[in-house]
Amino acid sequence: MSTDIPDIVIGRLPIYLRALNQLARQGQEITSSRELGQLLGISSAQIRKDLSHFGGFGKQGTGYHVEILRKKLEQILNVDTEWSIVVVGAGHIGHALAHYGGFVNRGFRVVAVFDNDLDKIGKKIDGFKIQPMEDIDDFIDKHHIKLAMVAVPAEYAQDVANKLIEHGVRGILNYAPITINVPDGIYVQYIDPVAELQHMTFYLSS
Amino acid sequence: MSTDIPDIVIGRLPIYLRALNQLARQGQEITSSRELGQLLGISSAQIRKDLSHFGGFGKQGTGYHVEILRKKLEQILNVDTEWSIVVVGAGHIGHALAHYGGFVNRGFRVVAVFDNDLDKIGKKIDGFKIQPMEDIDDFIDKHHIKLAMVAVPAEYAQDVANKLIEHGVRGILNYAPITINVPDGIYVQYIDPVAELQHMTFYLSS
DNA sequence: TAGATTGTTAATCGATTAACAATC
DNA sequence: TAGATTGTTAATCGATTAACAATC
Repeated sequence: MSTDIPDIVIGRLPIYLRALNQLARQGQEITSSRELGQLLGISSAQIRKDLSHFGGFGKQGTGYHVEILRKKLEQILNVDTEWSIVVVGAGHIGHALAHYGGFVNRGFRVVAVFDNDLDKIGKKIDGFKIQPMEDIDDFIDKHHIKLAMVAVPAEYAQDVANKLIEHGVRGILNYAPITINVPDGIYVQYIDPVAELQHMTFYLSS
Repeated sequence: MSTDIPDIVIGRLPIYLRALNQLARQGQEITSSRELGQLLGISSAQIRKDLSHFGGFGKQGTGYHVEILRKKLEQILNVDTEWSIVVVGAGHIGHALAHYGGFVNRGFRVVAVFDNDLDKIGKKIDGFKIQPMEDIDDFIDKHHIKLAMVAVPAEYAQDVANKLIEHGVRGILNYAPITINVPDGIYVQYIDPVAELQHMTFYLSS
């Protein structure tokens, strides 16, 4: 299934979905591109343009039905079913990911945690028994895992990624502060709080 | 100090700095826009163009001296000195942030952790005693804190942000999966692993 | 010198915005 | 109907890339 929709548009869809979830939680049934835009600090024109890549989900004069648009975005982003994710690295970040309540109802579920530290293996995190790295290949194969979150020291991140990809993982959320190289067709996103902070401190004269 | 440098350029500087730190750690003394580009999956022209906004840091025919460019980027991003940060929310994410080793030598230091849960207040995280939320105003005032990481439930994030800003915080790294609204001159960045995962699942047919 | 790479200009490419006809 | 808001087109704006003179 090919796409000529700009990646920058795709990157905004989860933000729209997040806002719609919020409105739904508050019981709001109808919204508009203007309201969403104000909520998110984005122009209404951009929101309409972005959505128009996928069809017309609104009604002239009225706006968007929150629940309909929400469901539609979930389908577009392939999160109308739940993806199983493995966590690699059982340090503090790995622990936080294993416990994170924010995956529920947003399309993801952590199904296993791996580490190579003998002191950690076998211990439990929130119901998961930490498994040894040597078992990860079989696990990924057996459960057809496509997504992983990597929270290992920077020097191991590339090796871990290689191994994951070799066994069929297609998307990696990388918490190690290092850029990893992957073949075409494999997707990587980065979580680097320091990079985000540095982005802000540029604007702050110290 | 005003700027007409595009924000998208500023956002890439921390990535360049991260790559340079990596090269420095490996003992490499010289690099080039071509090498950095390959490392990061960015065109060499873009790297040269981005850097040229701030001056000429390279030598024709040779490239860039890693350590010089590294220092220069640290200055540009205002991380040649260390910023004190407070963590709000002592859940699993707050714990991970308090323990995170990745701040060292990258311009930041966690100096305090706050929570409003009576069961948590007074307990220790990695040497920090968790402090009650009611003390955060005085703390920020007294220590001139400019940066905060917010890891509280979504429904409290806006209120927490308001309070922080009122007391002089200028930059917020928000871990709550919700967009918060702030006045001009206040900077917010988001860490939302689910949004990043959803960005990737768009490209993965399930 | 010959080879390599920068910094910069101009050209291209792509994204955002403005505006409005369509229509609920 | 009158008012409001979508979806879309065209115009504007901005970012990326290509190319090359300068020069180490």
